[in-house]
Amino acid sequence: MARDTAPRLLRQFKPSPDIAASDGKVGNLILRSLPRKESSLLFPEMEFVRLMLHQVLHEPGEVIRSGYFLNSGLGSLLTTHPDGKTVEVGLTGNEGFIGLPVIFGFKTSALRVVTQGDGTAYRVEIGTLLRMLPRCPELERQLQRFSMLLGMQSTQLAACNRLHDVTERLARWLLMSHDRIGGTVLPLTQEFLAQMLGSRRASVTGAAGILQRAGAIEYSRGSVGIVNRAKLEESSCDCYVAIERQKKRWLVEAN
Amino acid sequence: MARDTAPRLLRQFKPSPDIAASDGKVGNLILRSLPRKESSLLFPEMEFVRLMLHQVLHEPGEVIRSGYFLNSGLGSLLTTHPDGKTVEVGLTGNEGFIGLPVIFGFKTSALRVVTQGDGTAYRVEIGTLLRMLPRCPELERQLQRFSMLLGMQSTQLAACNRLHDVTERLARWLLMSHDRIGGTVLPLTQEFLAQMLGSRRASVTGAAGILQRAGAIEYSRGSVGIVNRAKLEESSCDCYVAIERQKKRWLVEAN
DNA sequence: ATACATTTGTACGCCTGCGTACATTTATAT
DNA sequence: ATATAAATGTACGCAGGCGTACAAATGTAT
Repeated sequence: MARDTAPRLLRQFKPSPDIAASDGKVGNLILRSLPRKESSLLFPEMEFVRLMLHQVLHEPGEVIRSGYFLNSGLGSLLTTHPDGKTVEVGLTGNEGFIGLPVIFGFKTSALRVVTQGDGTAYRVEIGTLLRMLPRCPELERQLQRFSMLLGMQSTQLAACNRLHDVTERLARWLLMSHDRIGGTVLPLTQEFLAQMLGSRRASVTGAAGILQRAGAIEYSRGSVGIVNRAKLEESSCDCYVAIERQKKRWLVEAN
Repeated sequence: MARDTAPRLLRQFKPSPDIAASDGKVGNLILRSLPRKESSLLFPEMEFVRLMLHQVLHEPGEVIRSGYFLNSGLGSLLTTHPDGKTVEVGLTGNEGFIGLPVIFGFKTSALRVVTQGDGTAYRVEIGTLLRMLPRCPELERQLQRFSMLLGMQSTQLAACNRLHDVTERLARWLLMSHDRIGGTVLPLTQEFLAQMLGSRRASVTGAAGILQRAGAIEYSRGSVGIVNRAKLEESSCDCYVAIERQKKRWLVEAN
């Protein structure tokens, strides 16, 4: 099976605290939106951590010990299958939180969560978070709203997986990632993309070739450069804009 | 396009109240689990309604005016596309609630919600529900938990749509529906199923033929009989059990 | 009873993506 | 510098599903 070599990509690391790194800049949008009352309660309890490429934050079936507010980089939510196949069913960057099930009283993760691109996050132990929540109503509301947004996203991805071909989905994926990762060069192997898209690595090669010939991206061993976002949007299915549109609409409604 | 005739199936009806019908039996599991305190607040504000086949409860982009606690029958959550294609991205029966976005402060639906099979529900106006929620903490918790379960379901469907063929998905769909509809005969046309599965009607014909020859179902003009559930489970992909397993696990954890 | 609409069966050519395999290129370690 | 590992390009046959079309069967209305 083509996926036999794949799992090596997804190594398990322990995020390590970085004492000197918390240089005052909070990238996470949920944290930034909190009233001073709540953030002053919260921040002393959190740990600033550096996340590396392909770190596994949560594993399906395992107890969720920490939650993560991403400042930069992104996290992919994946379903896993016995034969090693994976499919990305959700994606979040600094707009969200990783560890949602605990907010609703559940203890284990249903999905694998993998980081993509180096980044930083505020990590919080679940016990601590649950103790804080009753005193942080705005945080709770934000987390709940985000869970709905993420749910909407995955319904759109469900449809996307059904209706659109590899090239369209690859373009959509690159757009979503580009939005969440600073810079125009994304560190990506085709094997990794295949795991995100739930396709063969060889199919990704083909799709990447099409996007490259269209002048949208530039591919070279382990990194993708976005050279023309407009063309990338042309090559993508509507799912990208559908998600963005709905997100905006709801965020307006909620105020 | 093959779907040109399809929308006729999804007629818009207004659910009509049925005064004499509320014969004391509450089928909805969320409502049944509520403490007397909350249900006595809630029930006077709700209306018992009869739902007919293929009623459209919510339409994407439209303001959600009423929420529904299903007692029987089921509701399908569908993404819609400009060309008329639809894909089911969620499914709920008497275990859930229809109208989740409003719980989190959003006003419009992102999805089309269609009933399948005759059934009944308790309908509540959104304004009323939102006024009740602060006084019904258990209801709020239940609704939030259900939204997470539904989210998990749609992530599984996202993967399912990517990895499994029509026959497996049809079998999965029938199992999920069978769980939620009383009786072994489901009123279904192949055209309707095609809209659920996001496939051609002709593909459904083929898949239904396979399941029929396997002795799992019996198909005849507009209705499917489940004649052998075990065989149906054999023909289905793991997604059915994956969803059920995770649901059970989480429900245990949450107590 | 007859006409009409709906539902189902079936067929055709086509294209995408799968599983698999192997060669080639590029980076990394010794 | 050389060996090893990782990443990419490419090829092959094959299966599933698509779009489309039309005929047959089965309800429903007049």
